Amino acid sequence: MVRRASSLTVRELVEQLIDDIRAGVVGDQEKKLPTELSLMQRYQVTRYTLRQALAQLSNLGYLYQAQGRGIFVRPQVEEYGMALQDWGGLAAAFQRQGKQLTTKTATITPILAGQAQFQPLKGLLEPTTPLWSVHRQRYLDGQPYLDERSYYLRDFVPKIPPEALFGSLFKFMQAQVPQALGFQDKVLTATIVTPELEKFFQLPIGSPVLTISDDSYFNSGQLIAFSSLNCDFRKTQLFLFKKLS
Amino acid sequence: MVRRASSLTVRELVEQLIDDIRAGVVGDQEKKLPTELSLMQRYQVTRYTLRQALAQLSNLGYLYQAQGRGIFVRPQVEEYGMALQDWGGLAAAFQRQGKQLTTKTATITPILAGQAQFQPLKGLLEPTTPLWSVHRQRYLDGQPYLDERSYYLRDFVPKIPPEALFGSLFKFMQAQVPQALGFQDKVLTATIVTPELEKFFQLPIGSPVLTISDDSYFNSGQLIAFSSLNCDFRKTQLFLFKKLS
DNA sequence: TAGTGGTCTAGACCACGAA
DNA sequence: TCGTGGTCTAGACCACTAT
Repeated sequence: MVRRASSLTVRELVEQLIDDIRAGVVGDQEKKLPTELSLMQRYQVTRYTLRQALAQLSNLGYLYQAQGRGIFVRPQVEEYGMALQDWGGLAAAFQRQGKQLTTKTATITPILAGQAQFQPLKGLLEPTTPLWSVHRQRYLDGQPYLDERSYYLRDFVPKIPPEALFGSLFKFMQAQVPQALGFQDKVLTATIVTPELEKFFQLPIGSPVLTISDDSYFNSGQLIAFSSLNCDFRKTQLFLFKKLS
Repeated sequence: MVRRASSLTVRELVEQLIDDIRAGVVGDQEKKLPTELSLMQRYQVTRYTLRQALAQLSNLGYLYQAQGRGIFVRPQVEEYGMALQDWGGLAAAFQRQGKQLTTKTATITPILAGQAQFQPLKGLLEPTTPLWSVHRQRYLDGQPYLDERSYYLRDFVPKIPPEALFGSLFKFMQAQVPQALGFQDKVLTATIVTPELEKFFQLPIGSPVLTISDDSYFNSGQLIAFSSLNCDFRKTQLFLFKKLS
């Protein structure tokens, strides 16, 4: 018989580890963490569970494990940065850095896919597919930072309350949507400001804009939303951590 | 006693699966793969090994697993695209798409860190650290595509043969370097063309450039190289797949 | 040689989706 | 309800690092 010996799941352990690392509860000054064995005992989990959690943290760039040497915490690069692999909404990510992302302008309109300004990255929608068209302009510490256009499939997201527009739409989706969120495809490109964005960002004509397009899917593989985020290039750095296998 | 029941390691299984999926050997027309149980039997591996491999493929965006439904192959977006999580070598990635990345100009010079045009993303080097300064201009199907400046720490990469400059420096490193490669930090930004790049890309003044900066580390945590890749924004899309759970 | 992380085996229960 | 993937247990051997 298999007993659940620990009270911690992988997900909980990840949260706990992040907190403990931040608080300096585990790890010494040289940013070295205890060995796997110690951590297993400390958190009362099996090696499998521990290593699942460490792998997640490692993929987020929080730490790395070196065979024969130990586990090391990695310094974070911050300053106007977004970690592409980090999860949750943008606002939460910036809040961890002591910055505030606020939405000052937000509109929502029901439209049909044929009227949308762009299509999903993969595949085309029937022109009659009902969508919510959401446009938000967001400010970082009071400065224009992000212009976001997203389209949600009304068939799967019947209602978006206006309050949600000024908070984290991601969290709203996570909580209110009938199925579990699955994954996103993202495409990053550099583009040239449109007259509209030129005004918003107060950029000269022809300036760059960093664009993040993404399609969001349910776990079932059903497309649920697609969006385009245009960022002020002077303020945007996108971080990524990659294992070299 | 634990026996190695299978001849396949996770890494081999990943390669095998990619090949078999491409060749259509596994999976039906609807792009559905057999169940985990079938795959375990087919490749003679345990569930653990199989799932490690599937997780890797899933993180690369090749497939996704839906609880209760099965395993599905995902269509790849291509066309001037680079998968940020994929490339062990750009040239190989493009080759899979039938495109050819060639290096036409390459120079290598020994310098000291104080003379470098930029520093690593994380931390500063002593100005007297000996480096190799490498500059390459690369063409995609004959068109200017990429301007690359990289710096390698001479203490750890004593020699870079000129031939290597025209092939995959990544593969050279992987093969010739004394320690195992570990991970990379990447930062993506949009910038404005410098006069030099303006000429290379034949872009108007003030045009955007998509810049990928990265630091490469040994598994030991030792920095080994840092570089900056400037891409023609008209031809560059960077793909990323992100799980949402 | 001891200690660390990396990999693998074998089996169990859990949760979701489709029939 | 049954089959699927998701999670967890418990233990073994392998490979790299430091001593």
